[in-house]
Amino acid sequence: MSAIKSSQTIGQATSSGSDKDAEHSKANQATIAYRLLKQDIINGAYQPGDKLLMSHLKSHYEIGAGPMREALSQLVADRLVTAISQRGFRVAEMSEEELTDIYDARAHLEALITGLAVERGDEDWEADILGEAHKLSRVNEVNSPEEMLQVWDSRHKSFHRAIVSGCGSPKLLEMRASLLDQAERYRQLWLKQTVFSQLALEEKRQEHTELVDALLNRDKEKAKALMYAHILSPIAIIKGLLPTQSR
Amino acid sequence: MSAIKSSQTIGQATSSGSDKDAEHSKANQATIAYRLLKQDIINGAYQPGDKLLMSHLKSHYEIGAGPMREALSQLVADRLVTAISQRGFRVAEMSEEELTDIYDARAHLEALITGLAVERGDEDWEADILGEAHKLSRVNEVNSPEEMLQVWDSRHKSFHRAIVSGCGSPKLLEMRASLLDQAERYRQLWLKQTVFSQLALEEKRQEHTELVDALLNRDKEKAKALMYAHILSPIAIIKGLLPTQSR
DNA sequence: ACCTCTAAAAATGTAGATATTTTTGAATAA
DNA sequence: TTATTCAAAAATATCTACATTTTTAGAGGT
Repeated sequence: MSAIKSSQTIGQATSSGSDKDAEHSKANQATIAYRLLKQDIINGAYQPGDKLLMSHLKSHYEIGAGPMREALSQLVADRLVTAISQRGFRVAEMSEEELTDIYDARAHLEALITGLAVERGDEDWEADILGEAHKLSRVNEVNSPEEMLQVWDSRHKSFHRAIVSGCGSPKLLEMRASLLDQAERYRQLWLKQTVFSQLALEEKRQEHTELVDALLNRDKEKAKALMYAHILSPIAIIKGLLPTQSR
Repeated sequence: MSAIKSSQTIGQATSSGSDKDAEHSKANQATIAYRLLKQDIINGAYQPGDKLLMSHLKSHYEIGAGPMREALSQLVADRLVTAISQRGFRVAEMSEEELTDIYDARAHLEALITGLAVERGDEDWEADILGEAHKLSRVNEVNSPEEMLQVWDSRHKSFHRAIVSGCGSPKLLEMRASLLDQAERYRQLWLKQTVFSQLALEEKRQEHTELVDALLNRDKEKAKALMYAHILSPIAIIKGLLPTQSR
């Protein structure tokens, strides 16, 4: 079992903003554990393939076995955890095949959604994209490198969210969100390389400019092509960073 | 609460063929309950909006509250059940908006996948499609109308599965399967109308023939367009059959 | 009609019992 | 010596029964 220096332990959970819960997110134990564990897996507190011991999880998240199982089986549905009956749970492995598959699927799906957004987006959609693009281009006045990573990632995500939100299909956006979650561990590898390289950042800035241009000109095919390439571009970098699986 | 005449109760579960479980599906209680309840919801044993009482579920599926919760929260992830913290679970509502959204998303996704399959499918893929198309066209020697519905649906699904399986992307196929599950309650309404109408069946047969033709000719754009239309066509019929929501 | 209170119902959580798998180590065979 | 088998022990996962908390619904009062 690898080193674990995960997030905080909770008393009754800070009521964060809106989340995936249907109504007001008055979370129960299972939901709390689900969120924490998901974050811990994405942030690498547990490594791919690590066994998730019930006894450890129970004490670490200060929770009973019932709700903990509930959280774990949610993460199985999210493909971040694998389960074998009677033998417990492990963190899902990462592999080059999965990386390729996820990014291929994401690129096609995001291009599809982008195309729909170009067809269906209204003026608010245009305005939102411009606003987010502007905020993303102005990620400078920050203190620590840590904060830089945080802020750039957050605004980059918002930028993409603004684009796809015009597609008008909640279901397609759900699918997209699911793939994004599955990609998150791979993305983290790429982020650290990209955000701290002026060259890489400049390249991304260029791609974003072209993309915004195509979107506002309602050039559907060009926007789709640019988006497709934009999503796929990190693959090469990530392949080089992928932890060699030896377990 | 509506009438319930669900499936059988289980001793230790018949070890069915391969399922979504990673390894050999030696199911635990939660998994068993998940499968049964999912079937019961899809087959209409519980109506949209019905409250799913813990006490009832426990006795009906002969299971404890813990595993039952686990099954329920899986179904929440599948969007077949909704949950409100401290207030329990209900069968997800059906609506015209959701119908439209699901079918729109399915049509776009299935067209996307079909396009990829045309590009990536090999000879086995072609052969498989031909085989399944043939089996589907020969749904005649059956006894009861009930069996007719069963057999036609099953072969129709196999036909589509054969087509999309050529796309080479497990993740896209997962997304597709998820949407198909969500569409299932709506599809059931359509099925009963279609399978027992010679006219409707003939129409479908025609669409399938054209589709197979485009696929084997590797005419990507035509195949995508046909698939898109094929998926969307049931919408009009289903809208007329949708239960009026009065709860 | 509109509160307030209270008892019943229901959801959620905990702890301990049970069943399964994995490990350990001694005995046996190569 | 080294490998293999087997059985008991330990570790672990899973389930059930019970306890706690929260919501609901109705009675009574204003």
